[in-house]
Amino acid sequence: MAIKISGAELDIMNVLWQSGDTQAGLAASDVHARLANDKGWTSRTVKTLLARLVEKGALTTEPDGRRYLYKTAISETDYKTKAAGQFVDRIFAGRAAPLVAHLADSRGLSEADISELEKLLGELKK
Amino acid sequence: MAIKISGAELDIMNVLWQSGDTQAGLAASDVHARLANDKGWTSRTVKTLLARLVEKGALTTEPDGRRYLYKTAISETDYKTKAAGQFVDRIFAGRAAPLVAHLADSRGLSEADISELEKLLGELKK
DNA sequence: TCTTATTGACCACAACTGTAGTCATATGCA
DNA sequence: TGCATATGACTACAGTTGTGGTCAATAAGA
Repeated sequence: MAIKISGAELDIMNVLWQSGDTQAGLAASDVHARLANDKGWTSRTVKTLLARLVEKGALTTEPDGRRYLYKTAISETDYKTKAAGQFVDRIFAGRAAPLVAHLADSRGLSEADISELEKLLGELKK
Repeated sequence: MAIKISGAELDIMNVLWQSGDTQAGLAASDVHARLANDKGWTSRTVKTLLARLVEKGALTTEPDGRRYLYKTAISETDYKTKAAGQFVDRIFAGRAAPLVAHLADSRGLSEADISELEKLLGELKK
């Protein structure tokens, strides 16, 4: 039921989620261009990943002349919320605090993170 | 360099980490017994996973008569810290706060979690 | 002592992943 | 108008993962 998105596929999804303002969707070449720096993928690799995501139902396509425009079919928030839940269940037995403690330990939290967390806790306590 | 531990393998590691008090290590049958409820695995599945973990260097074995006793070779804290870091990098672009917000949103944090997080934040601010 | 259960070694196998190649078609520039 | 290029469809292929079977040796109980 929950769509499984693998690591490489998630990189693709992130590109599409982040360009959500582009209402029309992105072509495969656009996605490829935005990933060209970080990942060394060829355009074919990108296309394979796009095809797999369409097959899984994570993306939809819309013909645009000779090519497709890809748009996300699942919500970023939904997906990430579920992923976060599964992750803490798996690694930290469902407890959020140890997760944050580990993060704080290994990399330090930014000022912004800390104040954001404080605000969040304030709201949760209400 | 970092040892990759898959989902099912992690379940095995958790058993061994949690019984860390048992200095001698656990036999395959012990591990199987402790997972029998949650997972429906056969003993062979457990043994395959143990063998893979040994091969990867995540576990060490010690002969105990006709069988092996398995012990963890990597630290739970190290592993989980790295895993948490990779996870937030991948899903939340390295930011802890959105992660916690998502968790809070989807499942609610326990009282214990909240107060633990508060304490943690207090320390971080010093 | 003979049988049965346990254990490790080795093997199987399909689905998923990362990473791409080939091919035919469509298309835009020279 | 013809050729280089972009694009989608299909194919490939090895490594990982989940899940478990076979087999031979051995240990332990009847």
